[in-house]
Amino acid sequence: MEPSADSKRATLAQVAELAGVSVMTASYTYNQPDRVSDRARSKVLDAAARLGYAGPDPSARSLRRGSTRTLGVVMGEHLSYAFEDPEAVSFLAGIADVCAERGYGMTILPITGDADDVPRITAAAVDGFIVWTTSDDDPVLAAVQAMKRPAVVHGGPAVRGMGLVGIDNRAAAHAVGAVAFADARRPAVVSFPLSRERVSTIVGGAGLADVLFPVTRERLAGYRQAAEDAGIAWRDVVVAVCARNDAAEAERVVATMLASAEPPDAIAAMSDQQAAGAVNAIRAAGLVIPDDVAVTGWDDAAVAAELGLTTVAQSLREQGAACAHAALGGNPDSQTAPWSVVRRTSTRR
Amino acid sequence: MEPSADSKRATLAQVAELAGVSVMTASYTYNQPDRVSDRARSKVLDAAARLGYAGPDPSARSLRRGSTRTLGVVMGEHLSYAFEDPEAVSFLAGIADVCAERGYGMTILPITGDADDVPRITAAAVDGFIVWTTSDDDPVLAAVQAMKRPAVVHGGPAVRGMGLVGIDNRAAAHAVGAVAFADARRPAVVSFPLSRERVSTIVGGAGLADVLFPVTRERLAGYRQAAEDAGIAWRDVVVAVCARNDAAEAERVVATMLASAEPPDAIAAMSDQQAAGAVNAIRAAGLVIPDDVAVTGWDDAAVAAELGLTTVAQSLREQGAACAHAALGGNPDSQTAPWSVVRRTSTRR
DNA sequence: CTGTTAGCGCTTTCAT
DNA sequence: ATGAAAGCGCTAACAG
Repeated sequence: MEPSADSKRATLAQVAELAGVSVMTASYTYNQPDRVSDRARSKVLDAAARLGYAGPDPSARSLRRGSTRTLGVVMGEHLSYAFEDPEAVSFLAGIADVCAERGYGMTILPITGDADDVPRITAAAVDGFIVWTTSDDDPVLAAVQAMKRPAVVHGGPAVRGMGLVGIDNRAAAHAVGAVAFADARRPAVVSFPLSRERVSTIVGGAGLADVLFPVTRERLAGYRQAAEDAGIAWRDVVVAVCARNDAAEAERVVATMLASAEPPDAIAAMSDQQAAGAVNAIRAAGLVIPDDVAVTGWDDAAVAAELGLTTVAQSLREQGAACAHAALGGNPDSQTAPWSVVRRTSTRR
Repeated sequence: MEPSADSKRATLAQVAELAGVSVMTASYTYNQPDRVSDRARSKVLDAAARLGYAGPDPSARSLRRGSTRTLGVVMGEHLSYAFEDPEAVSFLAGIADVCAERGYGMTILPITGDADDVPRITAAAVDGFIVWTTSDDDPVLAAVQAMKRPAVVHGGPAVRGMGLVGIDNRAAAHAVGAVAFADARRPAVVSFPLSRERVSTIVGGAGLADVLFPVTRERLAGYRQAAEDAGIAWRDVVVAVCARNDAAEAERVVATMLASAEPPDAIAAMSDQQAAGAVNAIRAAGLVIPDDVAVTGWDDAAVAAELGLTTVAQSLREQGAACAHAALGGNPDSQTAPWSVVRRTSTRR
């Protein structure tokens, strides 16, 4: 076996010695090649090849430079679940675009909801943090804040010293709710969970106690306004809180609502996945969209176009990119992203 | 403003000094709390709180310990594209499961296809690497190998000194191809790209020159066997190579094939997304599945069940987890994962 | 239970 | 163009 196949990593000092130059010349060869003579450079690269030296040790370099060239992304309770959420996935893609362009790595920080989340944040070797939408009381926020690095929250909550990127959820919900609830007498809402406990329930609007996820809270407030604009009291609006953001649970819960004594004739959901589940349940019940029941989604995902869903369009990908820029320390660190209501055939207007 | 709001990070030495103890006592407080008296510990934590000290610096710790507690995931050419591929996403979720469980971070390494990919690998502060399926000639493989850390490739190619996790693609393709091509006279294949150039073409099986992606190569070999078992020469099998793994491109290419003089009567695809595109094209052409054209997919994604697609089931999630274990240095580092053919209504048998 | 010493591998600073 | 010295912040190893 040649020396290059040696299974231990060599150090810069060893390379320098074998090349017959000082450590600094070896270092310059990697960091400022122009500053080194051709002869010296090739001697160094030669020695490196012989020793199987792959370049300066990343940890040592980070320590010395005070920067890791890596961004940390904190992904709410269940990381594996985050990857199943198409919204979250395009958000990640937006971050990835910026990281790739700037030569940065991107560390995903798995948050489990357990006590060991905080140490994991604390132990993350990153230059900045991006926190995916979470609840007001998430201990992870304080942990990130304590790291004293550039940090942004997507969606919410707003935290002192951290940026905030997202849309005006209340305004968007009000707008799409107005379309969803047009000519409706019994509007209903299919909601994301209210707190990190993620319990499913069906309640009247008045029964909603503390909504700890700011995004959910704002959207509910917008839907409430829309309902009241349509002359319906919030306490008369049925809100179905789903533990997960998927079509299956939404389909079940909507089927239940449709089988009740006072079935809804308009349903505003919080994602296109949920809306798709609602569509399935409505069709299964032999009802017609939008005549019997109007439906709206959120995000304008592929499924929304396929099903003709009226929905709220926003670019999670661009918001991801904005977060990355903020976490890199550039840019004004907070920004409100654009949104629009896309009208299709699932609503009466 | 209190001192805790000070925007610069304090050091362990400063904490120790303020607490009136040695640096090591402070260090133990974070790393081996049991070894420290209650009094000393609380003095340290007190001082830390006052200085806004969030815990030992991750880079310094990594350097000293020689370990970063982070796994690197190398995601082929387009990272943003990787997140759009549901297969890749469940694979990531599997890695995430293991990382969360073991308290590890997970660094996604954005590979762009440019020359700066190698330096980015080289600069990654990780304890082990997981490489998502790539081509035989990908320079990233040598870069990872040079890092001399535990490494696994998912899918392929096999690399000396690195583990390999995946299914027997040839056998699986042979098996599902047998079902797809049953009673067919003009079988066709919808394929992934052949090389990292990702060019789209339609050729006879004999026209396939160098297939550089081992997974694609193996699947083509399996389909070939299946065709030949059915008495059809490989050169008579039309292979449509798609640049991207999505329904849209597959739909276009299948529409083209169906409009040709000798339209296929059986189509074996390489993903359920592609198969879904094929289904759309077939229906749009007014043909019946499986009577006029049989179709098979791959992966048993949600869409496969929805469309009644015969497909190959495998758990990318479990394979992701297996890769993570291997990259953590545990386990035998190579393993062949299970698969099965799921028969539904898109095929004649 | 606490402290001292040494040094992880590298790059910044300041010569030459 | 090259080099010597210093030290980034921390913890393993070894006393006391």
